[in-house]
Amino acid sequence: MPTTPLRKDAAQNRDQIVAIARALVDEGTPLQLNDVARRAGMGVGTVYRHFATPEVLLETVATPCLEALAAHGEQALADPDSLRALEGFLTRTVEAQVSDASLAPVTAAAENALPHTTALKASLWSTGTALLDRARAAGTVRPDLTPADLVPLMCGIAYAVDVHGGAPADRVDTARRYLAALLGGLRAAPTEA
Amino acid sequence: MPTTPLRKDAAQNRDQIVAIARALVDEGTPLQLNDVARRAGMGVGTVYRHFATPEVLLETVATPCLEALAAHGEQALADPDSLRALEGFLTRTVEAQVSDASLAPVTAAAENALPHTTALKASLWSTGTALLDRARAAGTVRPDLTPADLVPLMCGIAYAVDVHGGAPADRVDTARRYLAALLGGLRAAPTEA
Amino acid sequence: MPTTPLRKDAAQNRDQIVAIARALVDEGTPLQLNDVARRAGMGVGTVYRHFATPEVLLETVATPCLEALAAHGEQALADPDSLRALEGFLTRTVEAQVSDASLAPVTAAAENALPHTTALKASLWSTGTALLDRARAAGTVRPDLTPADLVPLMCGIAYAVDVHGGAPADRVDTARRYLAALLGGLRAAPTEA
Amino acid sequence: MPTTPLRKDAAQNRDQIVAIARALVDEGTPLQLNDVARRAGMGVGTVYRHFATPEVLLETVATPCLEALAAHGEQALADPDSLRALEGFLTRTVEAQVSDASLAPVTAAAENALPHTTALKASLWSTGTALLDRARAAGTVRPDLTPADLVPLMCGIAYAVDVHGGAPADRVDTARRYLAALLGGLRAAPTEA
DNA sequence: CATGAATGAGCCTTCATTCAT
DNA sequence: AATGAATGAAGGCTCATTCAT
Repeated sequence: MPTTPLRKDAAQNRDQIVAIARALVDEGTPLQLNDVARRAGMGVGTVYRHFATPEVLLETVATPCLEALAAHGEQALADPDSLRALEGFLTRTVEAQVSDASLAPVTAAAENALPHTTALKASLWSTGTALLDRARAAGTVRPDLTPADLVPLMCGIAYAVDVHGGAPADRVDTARRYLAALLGGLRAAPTEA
Repeated sequence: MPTTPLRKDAAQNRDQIVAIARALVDEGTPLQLNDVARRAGMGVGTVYRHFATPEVLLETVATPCLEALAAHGEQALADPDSLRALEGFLTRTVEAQVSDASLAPVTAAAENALPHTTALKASLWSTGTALLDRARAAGTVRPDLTPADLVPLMCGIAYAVDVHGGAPADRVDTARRYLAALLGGLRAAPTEA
Repeated sequence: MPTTPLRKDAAQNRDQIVAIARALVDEGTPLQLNDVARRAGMGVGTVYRHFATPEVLLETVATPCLEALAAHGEQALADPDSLRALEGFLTRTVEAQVSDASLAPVTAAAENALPHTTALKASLWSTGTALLDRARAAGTVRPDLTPADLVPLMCGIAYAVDVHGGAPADRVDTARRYLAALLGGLRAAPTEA
Repeated sequence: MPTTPLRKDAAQNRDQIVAIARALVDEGTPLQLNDVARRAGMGVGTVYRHFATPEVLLETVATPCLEALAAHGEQALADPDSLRALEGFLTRTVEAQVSDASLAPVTAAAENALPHTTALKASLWSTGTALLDRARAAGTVRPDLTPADLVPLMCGIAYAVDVHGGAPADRVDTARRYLAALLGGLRAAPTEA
């Protein structure tokens, strides 16, 4: 740990800020540090001290979910069925994106505010790459997709779910349907017989 | 013609406003009426007179492209090959979306500022519905996709292309690749044997 | 008539403008020449040609009522009962003020836009002065009121009615009550016995 | 004290804003927050922080005077002479109105921006009602006036003084004269004999 | 004469960020 | 460390008036 551990009260403040930010993200309110401070009953300065920009705060909010995805990715690599592993990974990814509003902007952003976010995204990227390469080697996925396409396509599906609209409760279903379409193709299998 | 044709000078102003707005859209700058006025060397009031809100201006900018899409859709309905017709329509749609930044927000918006936009979107919707229904009836597309999914999926692909980034010149190629993936499925055709 | 009579169509326009302005005044909408023009289906320039400022238009709207008041004032001077004459005049005045929204601003204004308005107000002023002087000479009104107080007091009553609020239908009644209070005094006659 | 006391510097700013607003009111300039900020040499945001709307600022400016009136009203209720009490209260009220330009708009407004203003106006209202009721019970005021007429009549007198015009120094005298006319009646007391 | 497009000053308001306390 | 007041650029919009057509 290169940084001095926070004083207990500072840590409490930090946690509360993140909790408030999480709540704001969940209700779709844009993250404004002034707003966070007011709801947290703190001065703006305190919030700025902990989170220099809204992006830092947002990435902090997104971190646990990104970590969980990364961890799952690691496990997926152990699955001997390469296609199932890839699909499972992608499924988890889109489910997370449509369930947690903090993910989409963080995932889609070209630049990250936190090194940790960079590391997590790199981990996800390399996991995806490995899963895709394995599946391609097994001949189970089309060859014209590259690792650089995985993130965009997952973000695209999440965005499609947003455009589709509808009840929040249906978002995961819609996302699964869209991913299934992408995986299986819109075209019906010509002659399953 | 229910509306009086504009005076020549007014029409010139109007055209110039639209041209500037088009340029702003192309360079990714958000449309702000004050900004448009400044760049056009006009008073704000002039811009407001012609376009009461940024949405009206944006939809005006998008209109020609939407009209072209709608026109093409009409023709696609005449194609006897229902799958080819649908795919051609979708291809045109995503190509347009990634080539013209005015389309994505207009397409994704739930509310329209111009009745004409509403009509065009309705036309595109019904064309898409007809094409999809025909293809489904022919058994050439998977049955779990509904007309309400077409717009979201096309928007999703366009968004995926944005996330992918890269040179503007490659956007159409990427879009085609993503659409191909969606149409054919990420999974390799199983009957390669 | 020093001015050339208007061409017939111009006169029609003028009349229509005044009619619209009257309607706007009656519904409490502030007189905006642009607004008048739009409602009249004319160009703004036309309205400006006829009425250079909102004040000119407003005074034009108020003119008939002012003329009627002035005419009544002339007759009141013929009444041998000086107190009754004065009270009748004041009554008519406040009734007019609370019934016609164009009067209050014109009456209260220090400057007039139209010479005709100036003349009418002068006429009312001199009538009021004459009536007041007669009544004072008869000892029927308190001596500390001057002619310069009549207009302010009538405007004050009209304003009091505005502040009182309530249904438009009650405005005249309220005005009469307030004038009665002013005329008779808030204090009860000490010993009517 | 439910609210945290302001920091010293903030309190100074606040006071300066109020002082400037007071000066603007006194010179008849409409209160515009940007204008206040410019004159105060502060950022607009500072003014908005302290006074969210011009109404809030205006009511703040008017508050001391309203409080003084309310306090006086309390004392007037103790006067055993019901008529003298009422007249004293009304006299103070109109004197205040014509001396302080912030009062008229606040008094006449149907809605208040500050709860404190609401409370003060309610206090004045109930004091006025009590004084009027007492005087009516004593038979010393005409019975057709209701408590709801007091505010309008006082506002009307203040407005009459405005219409009368003249030197600011004469405003209080004019107001007293008008109130005297209202109290005593324009008509000369008949039984002077 | 009529038209109505153009003007642009002017007002309102928000918000990300800094810094004195 | 915490506070929260201050900042002021930035954007939005309206409307009275002018003047080219």
